Amino acid sequence: MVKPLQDPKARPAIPEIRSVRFEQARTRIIERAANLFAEKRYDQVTLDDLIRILGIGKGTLYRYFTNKEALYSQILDLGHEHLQEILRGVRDRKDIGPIEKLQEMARSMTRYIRLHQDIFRVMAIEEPKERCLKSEKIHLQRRERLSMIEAAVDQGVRQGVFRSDIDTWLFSQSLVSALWADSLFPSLPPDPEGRPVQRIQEIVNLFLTGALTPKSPIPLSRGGKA
Amino acid sequence: MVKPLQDPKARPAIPEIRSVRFEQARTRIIERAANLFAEKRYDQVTLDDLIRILGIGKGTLYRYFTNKEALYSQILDLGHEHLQEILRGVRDRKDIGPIEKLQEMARSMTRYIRLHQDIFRVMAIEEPKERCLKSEKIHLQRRERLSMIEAAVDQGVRQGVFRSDIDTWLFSQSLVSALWADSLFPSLPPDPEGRPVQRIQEIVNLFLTGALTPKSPIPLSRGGKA
Amino acid sequence: MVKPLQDPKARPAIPEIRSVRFEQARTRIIERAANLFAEKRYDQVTLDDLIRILGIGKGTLYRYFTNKEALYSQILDLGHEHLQEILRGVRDRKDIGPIEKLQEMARSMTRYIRLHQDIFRVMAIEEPKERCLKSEKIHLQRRERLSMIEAAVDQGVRQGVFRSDIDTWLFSQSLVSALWADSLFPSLPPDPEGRPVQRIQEIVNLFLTGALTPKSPIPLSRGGKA
Amino acid sequence: MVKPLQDPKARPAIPEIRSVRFEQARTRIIERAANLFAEKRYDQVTLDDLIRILGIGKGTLYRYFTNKEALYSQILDLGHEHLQEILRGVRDRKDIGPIEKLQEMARSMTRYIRLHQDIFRVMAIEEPKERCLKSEKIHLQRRERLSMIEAAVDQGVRQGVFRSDIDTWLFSQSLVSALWADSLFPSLPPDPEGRPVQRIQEIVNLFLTGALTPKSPIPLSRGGKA
DNA sequence: GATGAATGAGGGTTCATTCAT
DNA sequence: CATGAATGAACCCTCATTCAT
Repeated sequence: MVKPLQDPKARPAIPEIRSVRFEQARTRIIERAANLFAEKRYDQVTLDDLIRILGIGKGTLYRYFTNKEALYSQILDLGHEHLQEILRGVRDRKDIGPIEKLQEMARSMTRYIRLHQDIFRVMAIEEPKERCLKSEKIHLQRRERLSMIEAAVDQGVRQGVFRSDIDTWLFSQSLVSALWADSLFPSLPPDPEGRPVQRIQEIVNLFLTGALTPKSPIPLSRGGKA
Repeated sequence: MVKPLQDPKARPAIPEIRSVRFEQARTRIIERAANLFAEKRYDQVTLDDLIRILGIGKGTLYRYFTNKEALYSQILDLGHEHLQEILRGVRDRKDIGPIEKLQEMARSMTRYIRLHQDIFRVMAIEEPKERCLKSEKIHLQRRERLSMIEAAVDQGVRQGVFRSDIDTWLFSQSLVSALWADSLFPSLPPDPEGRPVQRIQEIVNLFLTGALTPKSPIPLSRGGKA
Repeated sequence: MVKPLQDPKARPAIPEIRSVRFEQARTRIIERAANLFAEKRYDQVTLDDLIRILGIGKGTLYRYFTNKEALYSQILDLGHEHLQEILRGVRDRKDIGPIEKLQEMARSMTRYIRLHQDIFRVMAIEEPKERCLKSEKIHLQRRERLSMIEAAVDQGVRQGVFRSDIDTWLFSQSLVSALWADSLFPSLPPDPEGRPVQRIQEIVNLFLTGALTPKSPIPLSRGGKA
Repeated sequence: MVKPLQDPKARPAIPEIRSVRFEQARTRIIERAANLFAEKRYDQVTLDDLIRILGIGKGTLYRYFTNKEALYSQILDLGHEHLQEILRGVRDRKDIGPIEKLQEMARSMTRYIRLHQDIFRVMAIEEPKERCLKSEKIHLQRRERLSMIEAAVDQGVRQGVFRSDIDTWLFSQSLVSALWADSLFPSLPPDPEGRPVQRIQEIVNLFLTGALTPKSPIPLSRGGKA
């Protein structure tokens, strides 16, 4: 990930440099390919489309990926790995409380998504697939990420900041879905100009404080845990 | 598209009846086809797969749909139309308030989704696609449905039941996303046995009352509308 | 092999008829394909070449053979099966002695080869391949056929018609190779006009009586078995 | 093609020496390449296979051969040239009679084949190909070699050692085919341990004296020349 | 001179679509 | 009206060939 600004002496250098170059080229391809896969169906993206926007030969693509399918699947892996890294970083911070963690997770996650919208979009396309073959893997990755959020919520519950009757998993999933939706469907009619950060803030607040006014009646049933 | 609620008098009944049978067969095909499209990619579902589970000949399929693409797209239309109908029904009810409307919308929507999981899944797959050709149509349908929810929220805001500083669109979208996620990813680790209705209730409550305990500090910023 | 002139009543007929038609079409394809594979290398024969001389669509070819490779390999199988059948028939005859058997084997084998030169040619191309994967099978088939000849020679040795010091396997192999060569390389300069049957006769005689004149000196060593 | 038996005086030695090295490397490549082409089909041998067993770079290969096809075709040429040289040497010997010549031809030919089995094998694969482009050349080369044998047989006939009613061409072709077969299919079941020279001897004897015992009846017809 | 990354023409294969039965 | 054999356009992928290093 971090390009190790290669020290020109010291190492035998060449294989290392090549490997870094290789990895960079690979990542570049994945990200550009995501552009296409985000807006067209897998079968509607031809290899010719890909190499056209990549500016490389067809054969070259096969030096980086065993086939079209593999390239596609790497998009998901790249997206997962980065999100995971981001979330794990926030989860493990000791300097902030659970509320701030959730807010920070929402912010940093959304920031990454904004930068790599297409990767995210491809993930959203693939996740609803039923469990078959590797879609199993996709579901696992999803859970892995969600458990990062859940960890923060759990902490909040233990500290008495969050109500103890909430289903932490359901909460985490709902929050992520809401953020997800906000990033995926940006051209919302009521909010044409961009106040993206405020919107994230607003979503998180919604989950923290709800939509009712103080005078409102408490909704009839409280689930079943109360 | 619109099933012509057959007028029992006037016309020579036979073609009409035939047309109803035709429509029924069509719908059956769409629903069964959704089974496949929900778990495999469009290109991974072959016509041979389809006719196998449908128990009809390849040529027959072409009597009902102009091509594979059309069949696929009808899944989305069918799903949208039914959801829309359900939501519109609740929206127009005069006998219940906004809170109950939201709860009812959530319940009836989810009930439909549970019965037709695959159609819903296909919709979830297609929605994130960027604007290209008919994906524009998909987005419009999405907005149409969301505006049903938003109408209820708006009503709540006008009646002072909901805080006036919430973004009604954002609220609606987030709520639907959360419900959506709960239905799409059913095998959640913390909830192996099925308490589906309670979970929906819980999600709605979350959106209404938030996750904070009374003693919790109010989160730092309140968006920007406050 | 034998087309069972289908009895029009009795059976449910249809699958049987279809199967026969299918088999006929298959065989036709194999034989025509052999035309090309006999004169061009495997890689020089394109599917387009094949369908052009076959007069069928590319997809149709794949209803009969799983791929190009399979089609090619079926040429060998067809050739082997027919030769085998022919040779087995002669071997099992009780009405003629070993000499006549050899002569008849040579004749009938060569007759078949003349009719299906190309299949035979393809076999000649594939047989010299070293043992790898299925070339193992080819070698086995070769041995199977040769053992048909050897059976006749063995019989001759047991009856005292052939010298007991000859290596029957070597004899069989040499005879077949000679016949093979005569059929494969027909346009020999010294024999432009066609006296094919006489030539076979002549080859067999050569193997039976040798080339020496009576007065000739017996060659130095007699192998090592004497 | 012809290794320029370098004239030691005259020219500036260096390019000449280089040329010899070049020729040696070339020959080494041809022989090793034959290893692969003998057991796999032309299209199944990739350039990557070749350079791997050759231990050279892909570009280097192209310094020695204009393309893959040329390399392949050189295998045949190399084999032919050497066989031809060997046979011509024996044919022109004045110190031995026709019987000894045949025996010597068989021996020396087989010895070469044993050392370069793969080249021989490739020749056997290519020879059956019908006349197309350069396969015409292959056939010519075959005839050239066979005519070496025929020369010895002719001599024998003229000297009264061989029967005058044999077809010398047929005889030569059959003999070579038999020897060829013995070398190509070495793992014969009845002869697991190696008595290669004796087997050659035996084949030649078979052609000289036939397989019949003295008491055996003369076969029915004698071809048509008798 | 040697190398192997990049290339893209070419070919095998699939599969949606048609249409004769 | 239903069927599924035949079709060929379209596409993925391989691999011989080139050429900058």
